[in-house]
Amino acid sequence: MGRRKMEIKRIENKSSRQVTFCKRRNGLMEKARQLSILCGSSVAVLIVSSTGKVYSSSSGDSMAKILKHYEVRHADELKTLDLKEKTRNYLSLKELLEPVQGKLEEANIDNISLESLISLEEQFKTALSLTRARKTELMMELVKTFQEKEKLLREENTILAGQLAKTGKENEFLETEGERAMLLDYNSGSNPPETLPLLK
Amino acid sequence: MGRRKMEIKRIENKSSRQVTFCKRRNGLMEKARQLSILCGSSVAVLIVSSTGKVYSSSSGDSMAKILKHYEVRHADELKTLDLKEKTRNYLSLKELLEPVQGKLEEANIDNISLESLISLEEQFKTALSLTRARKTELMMELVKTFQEKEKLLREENTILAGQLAKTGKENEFLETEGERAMLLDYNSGSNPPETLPLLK
DNA sequence: ACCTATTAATAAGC
DNA sequence: TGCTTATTAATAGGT
Repeated sequence: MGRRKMEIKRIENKSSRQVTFCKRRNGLMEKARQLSILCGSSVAVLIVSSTGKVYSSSSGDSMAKILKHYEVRHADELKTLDLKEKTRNYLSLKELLEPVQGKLEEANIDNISLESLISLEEQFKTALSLTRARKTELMMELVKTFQEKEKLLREENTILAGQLAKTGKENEFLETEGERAMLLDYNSGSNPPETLPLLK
Repeated sequence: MGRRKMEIKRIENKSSRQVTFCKRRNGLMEKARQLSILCGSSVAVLIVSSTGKVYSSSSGDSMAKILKHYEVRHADELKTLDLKEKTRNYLSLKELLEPVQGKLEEANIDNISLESLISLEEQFKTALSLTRARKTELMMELVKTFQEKEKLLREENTILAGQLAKTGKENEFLETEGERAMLLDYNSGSNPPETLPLLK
């Protein structure tokens, strides 16, 4: 849809690649917005340019909400990996313990100076403090993730239950009144279903 | 770019909304792929349909990597921890700190014996240790609870979705075949469908 | 799912 | 970066 047909492969010319990036990036986000409005859905677009700059847009719901939705859906596949990765990204236990072992051996020599021992104590205290802080941080993250997951799952649950209840009512009513066409039309306009507080 | 010009506003007709959703969803993802290839960037698209189904695509890098990029860029916005409630449920901080304050004041008197200070240190160490142990214990409990909740919610969710799908099929069938009465009896009884009361 | 009239996106040029 | 326009690409409505 330009002056000539373009193959879909990397644009080698830097400046025209930059121009195309800008145009298509805007185009993509606009398309996302339209999809969201037309179909009542939520759309998030995340773009990382080749230079590392991050562009994002979200429509329908907030970015955070959409991301959480995704994470919940892929919890089994991704979140586990993510957590593992997080652990892995830091030092391995062995790497962490090596210097400690060294220190301990050194310290085991009886005739070590008092000064050194005081310093050693401080170092250990610092290490312990850091470790504890990181532990707490990770646990808090975990708890927060779970809280958000739970919220989303409950929301989805409520929506499903509401739809189910509505469908049931519809059938019943149709049977008695025989005015199916009318109500089906009314119902198909997707006003948010009344929620049934199935779970509290 | 269709048979007629379309306003960008919610499509009220359910089935054409569904068709448009499907077409434009695919279109959006294809555009994302093209942008990624043409310009050497990474693009992630996340779509949550109005019924809660999640569609996603990523090009260039993996979804996890792109999400991480975004999260790093927005670390500030996404960080809001709330552990305050948990503290509130137990003893107030004031109540907890009073004896500590007492001890400290006592300790502040300069001419306190070395023996007492050593004992005091031990007491604080014990208290600290107990506090930490309890903290960890509570957090682990919390995580476990959440894991169980999540499992139950997922199960119920799956069941609801299944029922909804089933009901949808039945309706379609009824509509086409005009054999409503027979099946409606099965369907319309106000007793809730075979939901399992997984959560109370 | 496929078809095609029609609109929308955009490549090139400035 | 922004505007213009020839041209291609996406898609709405119909089958």
